[in-house]
Amino acid sequence: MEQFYEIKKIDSFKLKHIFECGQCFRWNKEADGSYTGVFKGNVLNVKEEKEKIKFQGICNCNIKDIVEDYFDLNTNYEEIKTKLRSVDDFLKESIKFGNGIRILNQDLWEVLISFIISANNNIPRIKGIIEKMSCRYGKKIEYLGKDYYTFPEVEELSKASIEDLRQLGLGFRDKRVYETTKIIKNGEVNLNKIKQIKDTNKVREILEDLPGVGPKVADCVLLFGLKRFEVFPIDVWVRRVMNDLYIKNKDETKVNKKEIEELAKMKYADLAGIAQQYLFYWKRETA
DNA sequence: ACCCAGGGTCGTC
DNA sequence: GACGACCCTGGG
Repeated sequence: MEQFYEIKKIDSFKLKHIFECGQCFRWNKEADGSYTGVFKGNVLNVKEEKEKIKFQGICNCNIKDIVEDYFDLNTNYEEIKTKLRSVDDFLKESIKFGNGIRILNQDLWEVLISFIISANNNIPRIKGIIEKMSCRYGKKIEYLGKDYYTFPEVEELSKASIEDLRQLGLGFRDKRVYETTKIIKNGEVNLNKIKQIKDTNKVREILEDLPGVGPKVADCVLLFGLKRFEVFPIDVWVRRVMNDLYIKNKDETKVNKKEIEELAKMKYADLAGIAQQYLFYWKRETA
């Protein structure tokens, strides 16, 4: 059954910023400027109006609870931005540019597989692969005459062979997704249990043991799947922006990762992950 | 047509 | 610890 919900418009909530800052892959823009996405078994359309943000869709429980949780409405982003703006003028500028960014409360399993797929890949292709994977192995949900597909559960995805995955366009990541799925399915790694582990470094170690999960993917899983805001994923864009702003090496590919890590920790502290999102979005959109 | 880069990871030296 | 290889696709 279709449900509706709306909230008053707030400064730290802009659809473009939230869905195009690189944290998620399953939201698409509609002709009217609204976005439709599938997450945690729900199909949702979100529209920004003059004074309101309107949510509507097919939800598996109360839409208000789902929206509050997924969009993290109980986290005070004004407070976070105030802290980060005081770091330096670069952060100030990037926050001005992406002031509506929020870190979503995504499904850990989906984040894990999505970011394994992201390795040495580009965003349009990543989105395409995840969409095909969902069509093939997820559950169908009909909404306003269109078919949507949930991201496959562990059980569903484990039905895919390496060859099946290759057919979907995963390329050399087929084996990585296959092996990691197997490890999660047989319980060797329990995603619900790692949520309970407080020590972020301990969790990172466990994640990095999974095929296809290196330092970058592990950090993205920590930030986007486990909301560890102190984690600072370093990809080509972040390396680029950190070099441009602070390090100023002639060859950005030669910049020492440790140097970036220490810089981020020193400047952004426990909000490094959120700072990373403002910087990533700023650099990518203005490149 | 051709080349290159893309939210890196892995195996090898 | 430093390379190079790696599927595939969109953009120059």
